[in-house]
Amino acid sequence: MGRTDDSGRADAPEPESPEPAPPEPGSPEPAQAEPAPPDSAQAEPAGVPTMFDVARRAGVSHQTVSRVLNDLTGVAASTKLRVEQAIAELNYTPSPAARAMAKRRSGSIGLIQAGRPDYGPSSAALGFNEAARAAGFTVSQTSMRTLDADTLTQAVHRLALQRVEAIVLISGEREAVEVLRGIQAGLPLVAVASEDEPGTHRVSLDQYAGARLATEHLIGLGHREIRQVAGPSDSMDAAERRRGFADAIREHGLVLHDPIVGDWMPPSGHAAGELLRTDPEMTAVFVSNDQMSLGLLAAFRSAGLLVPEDVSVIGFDDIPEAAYFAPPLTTMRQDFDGLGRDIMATVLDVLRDEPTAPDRTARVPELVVRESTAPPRTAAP
Amino acid sequence: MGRTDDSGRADAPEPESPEPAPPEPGSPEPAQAEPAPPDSAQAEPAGVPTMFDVARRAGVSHQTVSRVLNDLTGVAASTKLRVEQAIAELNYTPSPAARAMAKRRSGSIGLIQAGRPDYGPSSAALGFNEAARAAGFTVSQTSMRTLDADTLTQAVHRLALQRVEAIVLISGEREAVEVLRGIQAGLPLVAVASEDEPGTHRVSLDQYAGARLATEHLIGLGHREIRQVAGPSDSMDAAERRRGFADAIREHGLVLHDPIVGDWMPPSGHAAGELLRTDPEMTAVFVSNDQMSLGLLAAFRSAGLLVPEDVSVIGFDDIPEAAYFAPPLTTMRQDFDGLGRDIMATVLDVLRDEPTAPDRTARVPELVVRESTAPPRTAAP
DNA sequence: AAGCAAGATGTTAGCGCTAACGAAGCCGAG
DNA sequence: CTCGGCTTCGTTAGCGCTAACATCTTGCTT
Repeated sequence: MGRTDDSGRADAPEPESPEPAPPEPGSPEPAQAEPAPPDSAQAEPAGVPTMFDVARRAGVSHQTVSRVLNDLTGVAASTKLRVEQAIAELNYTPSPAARAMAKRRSGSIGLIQAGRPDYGPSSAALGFNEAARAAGFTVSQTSMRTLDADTLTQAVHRLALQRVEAIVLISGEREAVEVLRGIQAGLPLVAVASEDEPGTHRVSLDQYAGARLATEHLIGLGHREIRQVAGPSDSMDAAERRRGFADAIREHGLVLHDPIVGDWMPPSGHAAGELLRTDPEMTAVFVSNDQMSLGLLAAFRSAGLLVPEDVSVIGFDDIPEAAYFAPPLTTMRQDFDGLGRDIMATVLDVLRDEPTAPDRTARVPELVVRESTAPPRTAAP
Repeated sequence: MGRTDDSGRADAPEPESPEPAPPEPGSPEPAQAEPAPPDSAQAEPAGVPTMFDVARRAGVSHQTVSRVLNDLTGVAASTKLRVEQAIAELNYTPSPAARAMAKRRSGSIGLIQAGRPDYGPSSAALGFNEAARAAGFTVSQTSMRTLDADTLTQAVHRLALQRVEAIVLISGEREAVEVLRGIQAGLPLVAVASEDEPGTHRVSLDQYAGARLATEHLIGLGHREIRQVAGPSDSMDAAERRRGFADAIREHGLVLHDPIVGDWMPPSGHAAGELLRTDPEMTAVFVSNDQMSLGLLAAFRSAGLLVPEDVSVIGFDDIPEAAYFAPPLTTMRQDFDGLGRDIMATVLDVLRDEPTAPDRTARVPELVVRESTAPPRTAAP
């Protein structure tokens, strides 16, 4: 399959080539309707330059160009320089498709983001994206609003037939992770999951510890009747936070009530607030995320309950808005960005077939005290 | 960790084949050292099945398989059936790299998302992502926190050498769009931009109309001394909202004050509130987005200013939290999802070399009246 | 019955790159 | 000097697919 080239080819290292300035690509002239065809001799080819074009210009073989490109040894310094210059002049960039084909590696990893575009997941995705780029990977993203099994399965398949080298799932739903695990796409799967999910590589922030910390803050303030607004039952993060809360409560010998279950969104927090405001004993509430806290705060406000005078409220996440709630919300700050980086680090480990560093799943949220928590009335009459 | 899976592999229909399940790709079997080489005849090849494997199994040429795959005419129904069955049995999927190479089209489009992961951009990205998928495109995403020229330029180049067919920029910064335009990547550029940017295909929501509507709502309520908290000066959306506000004010013969400029985030809204609360005339504020409104509300609250009794506040965007602010925020709802779809539609137009449908840049935000706006005291004493 | 247009398939080239090997040129050792 | 052993480079095959064409069947027309 002799590509037509040659023409002037071969040993023509002519440094004094008649055309000093290359046609300057960069703009593959999409409009340009084949205007310069009959130049038989050594004119630069029309389309995007290939490795052969570079080779000809540098007076070497395409293989040498490849060597320079892949930074392999065995290329004389002077030759390397010539090649690099030719590359620069032609503004050449290797075709990823061809490279993927020859190498049998796409160099891209698939990201599935399921659910609402919330602050946490979005930030984690951003961090992951930057980390992936730094590692030389391309990320092919598939977002979806819903996270039903069907859509998810399709997403994985789509990504799989794109030959991504691994799939990352950002979505705390237990079901999503399970669906993924069931699919067996035949390629590494890394999911954000705070519970242990056999068969899947997982990464997460330490939700359990965060919840304990939050609860202990409340207890330390003197609260004894603490209620809980939890996240949806199929969220692993919600479960972990619930567990952390429960353990802290029990360890301090307090009474553990059933949590009110919300869906992470403000309306459900509001509903929870409506329920809770009639509770005469309660002096503090641990809300599983900031958005629900906002709703809860609104409900308390309209019921005439003062925060933190009548009741303390602590959230989770520390979204950018939290500091401006009424009152400014005490909450647990999470390092989503770090999570994103951890995800990529795990992907790299898996791809290299190394065991995942265990300490990577341990970023503990940090308590940010603002004005929504205070000692209970009874403790400071 | 070569996922040992397969075992039960499911689907694999052919029960009589010597080796029922293909070795299951994805794991390029690094360990498997060529165990089955001498099978000259018709044994299934080791790696991922190719078009030739399908062809052999169906007893046709690979070209016929290609025809079936690409849904071309000229294939007998019976043959087509056989091929499809072989495809299913082998669990074959075409290699995108090979296809991209032969077709000289990557089938993917690049998405650059610059800036914080805010609700609006994230939602638009989600909508775009879904639309792209529906159109059969893959989206390669590059997110970044900052949007300086350097990072942006790099992002474009990275995408360009990935051979994406078009680049989409979601980020309202004027400078970002200009940088992009300056780069001349040689491929179509579609940006979210509410101002007219020569040389770039643009899509946007009708910020101007939205701002007018918001302002007119205030005026209609009887307000005469309306102040404005604008977005950053290099945001095109901010400029358009500012223009809409100004025009509405002028047309009603009211006095136009210089806006206070914020940066979209709650703290800047808070700072604006601090400034504004000393203004004795003011009875209403048009804040350019909901997050700044939150900060402003907090400042007014701590200053003892009642909203809406003392001063009305209207925001912009209608983020999910807005309904639970104190008080619930009147604001302009934007169809970010629709914007995302519009972006993809425009990309498609550009790729097909058709002029962009002009009415696509015209989604007008919708007024959502809640409790932060009311007639001024003087109008209803 | 011969002729011929479709219709249905197969063959042959690439697409642009990497992998594996092979061929020079240059060195000091024997 | 002559021969192995480097280093440096070139050649030859694919990777898995699509695009043109070439080829072989059919079914009808005349």
